[in-house]
Amino acid sequence: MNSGRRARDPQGRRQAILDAALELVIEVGIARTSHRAIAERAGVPLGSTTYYFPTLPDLVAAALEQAAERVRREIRDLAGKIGDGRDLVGALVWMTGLAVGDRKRMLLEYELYLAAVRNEELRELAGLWLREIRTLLTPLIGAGPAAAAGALLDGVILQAMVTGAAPDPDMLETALTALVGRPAEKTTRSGDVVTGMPEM
Amino acid sequence: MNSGRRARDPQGRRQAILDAALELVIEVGIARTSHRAIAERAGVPLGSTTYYFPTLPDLVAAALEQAAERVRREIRDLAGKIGDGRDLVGALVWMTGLAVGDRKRMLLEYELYLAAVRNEELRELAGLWLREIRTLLTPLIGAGPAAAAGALLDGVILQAMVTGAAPDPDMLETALTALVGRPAEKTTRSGDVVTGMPEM
DNA sequence: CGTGTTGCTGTACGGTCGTACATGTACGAC
DNA sequence: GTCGTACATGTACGACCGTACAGCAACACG
Repeated sequence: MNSGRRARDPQGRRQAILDAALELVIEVGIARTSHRAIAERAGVPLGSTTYYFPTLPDLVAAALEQAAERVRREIRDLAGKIGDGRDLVGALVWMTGLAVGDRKRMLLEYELYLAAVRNEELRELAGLWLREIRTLLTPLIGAGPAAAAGALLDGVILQAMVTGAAPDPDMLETALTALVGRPAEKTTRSGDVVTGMPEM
Repeated sequence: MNSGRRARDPQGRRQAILDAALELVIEVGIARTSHRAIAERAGVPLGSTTYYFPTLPDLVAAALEQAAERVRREIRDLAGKIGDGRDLVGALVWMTGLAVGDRKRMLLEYELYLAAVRNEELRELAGLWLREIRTLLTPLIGAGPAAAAGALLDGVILQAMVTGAAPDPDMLETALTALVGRPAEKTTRSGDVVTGMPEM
């Protein structure tokens, strides 16, 4: 008979703890994510959580970091869809639909944003996440329009999260067309609406 | 000699408690706002907080509600600045600068947004706040552009809050011009770029 | 077969929390 | 005056929290 003690599997347990922490952050928010809740969710004893992570903020930060890395890779993969530069607006509308549909991801994102305001360590992480789309768009349409389009999308997604209603795709398409459809007028050179993969 | 007991002033104490709660929500977030912290900040004994508000969420909600009402009135007052409809873009850029400068208000806003996601009661409140600008702009430029401009501004402000950097005013002006400077093309009738005060 | 190292776990400590409540005090009605 | 009611307050209870830590089990290595 198994004496109740699990087999050795440091990597697996560590990951189980991180997964449980991420789920809880999404479901109840960072504030209510406790050692005990994580341990129960992960199916490990309380002591395991403090064995693998020195402190609770460290644990949560590690979970957020891992999730952020995953999402950034996701976004970069999606970039393949808009790599040819044609129908950029359509691709962005489609991506926004995806983002709004993935409520978990949205919650995680804004949980991270708010935490970043008061946590020096998370600020850099949030900044990376925030700038991912802009970084992606800049080589395609120039810095100015990329910043504007990124801000618009963030705003649209924020509104969708709060109100629970999906954004109007026609409105979104019209707005994005207005933002990227013409060269920026003042601040940036951007004539080169090029094809090709975004760098990095 | 005063026996340590304060004079009777129900309205005053209630308001002091609400003010203290609001300050704490801004400074440390909803999650760390406790009865005891509020009482200390307001200069009242612990028991007073539960005397005036049945439960802590009720207390915080009341504070947020009051603040939201105040801010909405503020925004409506600012509307006087753009009432004539000329240089609408300039006025919006100016208002955004104000919003970004008022870090407390931004924090409060996003604290409310995130809480609204998990709190049915706050959702309506957050929706009102969120739609204030859109409601203001709709009679001036039509529903579609108003929604787009509102989303853009929310996104810009969100990014400013998270990164701590003010948005580029030139970028903002260019983007807003693109969004409001022409009639919407598909979804909305909006030819009437009229002058006049917004309704309500 | 020992034996040391690493993984693993249960329990305990000090602290903060929300809330209930008994007690006390001011003040208007009469 | 006295009396009822609304305001005011100090204290206590049970729950949950983060973290520390002593002890136990598995495995690598000799």
